Amino acid sequence: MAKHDIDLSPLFHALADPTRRAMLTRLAEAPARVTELAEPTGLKLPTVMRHLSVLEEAGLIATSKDGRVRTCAIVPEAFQPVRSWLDEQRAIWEARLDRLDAYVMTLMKERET
Amino acid sequence: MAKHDIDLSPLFHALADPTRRAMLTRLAEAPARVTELAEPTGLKLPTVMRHLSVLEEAGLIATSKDGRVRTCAIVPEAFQPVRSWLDEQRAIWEARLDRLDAYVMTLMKERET
DNA sequence: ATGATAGTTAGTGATATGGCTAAGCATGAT
DNA sequence: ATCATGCTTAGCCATATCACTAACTATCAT
Repeated sequence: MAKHDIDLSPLFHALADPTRRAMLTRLAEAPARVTELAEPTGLKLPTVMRHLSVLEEAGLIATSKDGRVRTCAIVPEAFQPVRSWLDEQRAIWEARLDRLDAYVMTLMKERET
Repeated sequence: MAKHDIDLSPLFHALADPTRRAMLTRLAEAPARVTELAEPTGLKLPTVMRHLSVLEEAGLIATSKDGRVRTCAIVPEAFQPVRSWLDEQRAIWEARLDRLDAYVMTLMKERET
């Protein structure tokens, strides 16, 4: 449980909901206002707001209010910690596979002699 | 909400817990038995079992029982859908940035004339 | 066959999540 | 000034999550 791990949970949690992922995909296309994001979901506004707060608290989106309209935008960099974690995991088990490979090679060489 | 999206939720959910991520990291190093995985967590066995089922149901680990010992192993391919989804998101907003770039270029050219 | 070991099952409780309605509060338009 | 628009807050409910204890089962060792 490394230090950078701390904020990984809210990130993954935010991504664990299909509605929120759909919102992110929509926002990847272009920024949008709350009502606009609510429409395709069929959910009521308060529910949508909740999802948006989860996304915002995870840092995946940023919002700002102009008049009575709140505009939401994706924060692409926010995905990086997730990518990094995945890469780290891969690095670990790839290193392990390499060790295994090396071991097999040793066995084969021993057999040769 | 595409078709392949269906199993992304359990995946992300499984990854949203620090204990489970720690277990995955441990398993990335090498397979391990249940007790071995429980130890560093300080959690009771039933709790650990729960976490393991979540991981297994998400397809992130595979387990098998030999005698009274259950051995858990990571399933590296299981991470792929997550990576793919992240890549898709990135592709979408990068395409958008490109369009924006192109637009800015148009503006600049118009100014030249 | 006794007992220790390694999981497993069942059941409890506190808290979090995801949905809702109802009511409130600022704009923006007329 | 009035009314519609676009959130926002508060509060409710069902279900899910994460932790626990207690009791059970199935090996393995002696």
